[in-house]
Amino acid sequence: MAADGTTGRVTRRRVHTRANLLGAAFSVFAAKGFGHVSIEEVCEAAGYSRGAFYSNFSSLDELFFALYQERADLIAEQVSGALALDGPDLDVPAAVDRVTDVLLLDRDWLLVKTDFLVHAARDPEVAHSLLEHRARLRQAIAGRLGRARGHTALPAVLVDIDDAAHAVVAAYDGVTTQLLLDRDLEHARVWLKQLLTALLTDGSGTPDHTKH
Amino acid sequence: MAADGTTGRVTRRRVHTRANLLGAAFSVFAAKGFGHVSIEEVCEAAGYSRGAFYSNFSSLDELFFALYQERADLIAEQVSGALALDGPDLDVPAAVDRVTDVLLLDRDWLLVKTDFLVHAARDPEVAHSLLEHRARLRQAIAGRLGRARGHTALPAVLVDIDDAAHAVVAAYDGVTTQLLLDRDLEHARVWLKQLLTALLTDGSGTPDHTKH
DNA sequence: TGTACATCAGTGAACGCGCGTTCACTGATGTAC
DNA sequence: TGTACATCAGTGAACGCGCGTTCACTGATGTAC
Repeated sequence: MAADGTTGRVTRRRVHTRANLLGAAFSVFAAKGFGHVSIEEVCEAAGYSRGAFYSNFSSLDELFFALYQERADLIAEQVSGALALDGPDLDVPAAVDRVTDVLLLDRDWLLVKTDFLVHAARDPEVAHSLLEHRARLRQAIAGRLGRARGHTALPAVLVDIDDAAHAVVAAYDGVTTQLLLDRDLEHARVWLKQLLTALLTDGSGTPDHTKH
Repeated sequence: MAADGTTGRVTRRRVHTRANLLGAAFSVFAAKGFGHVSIEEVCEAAGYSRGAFYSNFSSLDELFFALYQERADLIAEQVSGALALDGPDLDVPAAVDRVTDVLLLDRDWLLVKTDFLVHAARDPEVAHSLLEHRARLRQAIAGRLGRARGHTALPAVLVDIDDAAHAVVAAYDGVTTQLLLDRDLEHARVWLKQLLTALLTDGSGTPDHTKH
């Protein structure tokens, strides 16, 4: 919205340029880390002059924030999609598999996401929006778990569904850290599935398909 | 070791300056993030001229690496200490409490550690040394768990002791992420204890002291 | 559809600052006797 | 212990580059008739 309350005209050219800048920035951030990237580099990667940057963003921070929001929304949708695939009842192992594949799809995203975490950790406003994104994810998970009661037995210390959803996110974060260091995507997938299974089942019911 | 094979003399003054620079750097890194800190700022915080910096380090990266090693060793010792306190047999809830308190002691350390992760994720050599530090931690944990067999029943999907140690570290990383965002240290402690309990017990034996 | 006009989006040169890096110098520290 | 000397550690000025930021300009885009 512009200052006069109208939706200030947005030309196609502008939309296109903005998308190009965001796309280029994603690659550059992933490759070098947000802290080591200059406006100049983003512009060069996108094929624009620096003036174009200032015509679309007022700072690198602002671009980074927009970039994160865009991609985080995408992921949130994909996770919701992966959770919605089952019928009325939840097949925990199958859902775990699908969600894991979505979450650990792209190392570049993990890099950028972690850069953003480090950034948010020092700015309460940014942290707030990141926390909201995480809350949305958790709600999607908790909602799905709720529809599966009776079919899955959560372990005694995680009977609360919100706690269980929290645990899923914590496991994701933990595995992300390991994956960023060892770059072993396949191992990370197996490992995340195993962790989620340990957290979401009571460790007695399900046949042990994760044994190796 | 100097080039001639001797342990080049290290004066007290030098040791002192180096320690001051590292200490000041820790504060500045924690406050602003590694990516937004200049050599100039570290020197100013430590009360030295830039020349002093170059006399002790060849780059900010090198200083950051030294800083991380120093602090990480400290933490590793503290964790080992916390694990060694029990008698010959392991009291899981008590050990979980002690380790949690050590790991979540200092937000500044979590910030710097996460900066270092982001840094290591883009440099295989740095990543390697970080992975080694994590492996040391895991071994300490696995060793302790090993001496408790029979007394604790691990859940079916985490019967392997190394897997269980991995899970402990992953839970720590996951809770760290959340804590960096919400700054709720007390909640993080409770939550990490709950997670570790869920991961290290079979969810049937222990009386539920984490209920709220 | 075509033309004339107004506004917009991106250009690229210019300015200047912050800071990385170097280096001749000097006071501090350690050694030899 | 004291003194003379050698080496070292940190100083601070100087240089220059990279890059953030601004701005007058121009070609592109959209609008009115």
